[in-house]
Amino acid sequence: MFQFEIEKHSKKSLARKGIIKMSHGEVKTPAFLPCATFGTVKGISFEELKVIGFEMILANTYHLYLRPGDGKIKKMGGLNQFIGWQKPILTDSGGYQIFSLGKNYTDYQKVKNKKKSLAEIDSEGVTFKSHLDGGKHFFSPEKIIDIQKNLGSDIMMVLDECTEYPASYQRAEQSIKITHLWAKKSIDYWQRFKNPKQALFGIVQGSVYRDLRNQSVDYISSLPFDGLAVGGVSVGEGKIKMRKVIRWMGPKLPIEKPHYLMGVGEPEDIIEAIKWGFDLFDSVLPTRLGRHGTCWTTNNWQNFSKINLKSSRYQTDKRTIQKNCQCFSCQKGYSRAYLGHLFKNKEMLGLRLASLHNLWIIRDLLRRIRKSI
RNA sequence: GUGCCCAUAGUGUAGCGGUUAACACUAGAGUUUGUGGAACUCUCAUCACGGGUUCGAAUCCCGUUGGGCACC
Repeated sequence: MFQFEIEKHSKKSLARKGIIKMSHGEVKTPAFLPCATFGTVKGISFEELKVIGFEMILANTYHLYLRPGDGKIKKMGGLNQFIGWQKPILTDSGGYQIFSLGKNYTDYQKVKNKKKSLAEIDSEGVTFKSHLDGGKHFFSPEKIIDIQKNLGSDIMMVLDECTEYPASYQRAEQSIKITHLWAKKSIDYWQRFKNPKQALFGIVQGSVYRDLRNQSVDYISSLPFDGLAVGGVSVGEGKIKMRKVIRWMGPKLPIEKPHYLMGVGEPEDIIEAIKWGFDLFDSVLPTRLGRHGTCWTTNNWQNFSKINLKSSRYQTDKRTIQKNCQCFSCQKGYSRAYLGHLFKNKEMLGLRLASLHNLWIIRDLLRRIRKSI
């Protein structure tokens, strides 16, 4: 089951608020999905996520396939049962891992001048060398769908190639060809072996080249996906180029389908993207920044800044992270000084409190934006 | 009291006559966007003090101070 209803369009921009109805429940959009790559949002319980108000999370096909294995998860009754989260789940395909493992590869090459890749791509799919044990695994677009069927996620993502940055025009062009070929194979396979409980999203690539992005969005939109994602952003291209891609793509996405901007988590970027019609976001940023002692603060919910709790300037600062914040940390009154102390000693509580704060800020931001549409 | 050894960044060490004194941890300032609690970048030393030898001294010599060990 998958239905997307738009409740209201903004008069000032392309922003809209809506609701996605899926097998495991409803998600009000625009929405942010915390990353539970391994089936857990690092350090945060699902109870806490529910209290904060998240309605959907993201998990990763590649990682869960390697460990514990999608077969075992299926035996445990599916991913929701296995991890104890009854609300909707979106599973990322593993396309990003082609990119991130490939990036390690180029760095490695620079240093060692050796050819040794963890991911090799051809038209059939991608051969991964497991980062865990070195074992070889072949993923085709079809196999990625099978794995996600075993996981039982509400939204599945197609296998794509997330183009690294910087990429030459030729490289980006070659990259969308593979992505388009895999998209076609994915949707054909899905239509033959469909599971009505799940939905499938396509992914647009094209790096920072407008005509490639246009080609890609036209092609991916022509296929009968349940939703459209824009990928290949927030990979190092910088805010200015990323915003260009957002502005180019927003107006071209089919209006009746959900629009998902992959990997974007900076509050200002989310605000901007919503104005251009995006409905879904995910990012590791709230928890990754939190784990490193960085927290978002804001006065007006338009501009955001980051404070580094580890900084010596907060050593005797009695203030909470942010005034008037209702998160677990601020509401409880934990001082910046104490949080900084926790971080310097690598205490788990610090990682948790900062992560909870950042998650709260993002959730609150989305709630406020939705209200204003 | 006598003999021997030691003194280099906050800590632990490298450097054995030759350009900007190296490394690890700590500390300080950053980077982090479809997750490695990861990684990376940058910053921090008048080489215990005073003299001498030398074109050139952390390095060799003398003295002072402060440690350590052995002997009386």
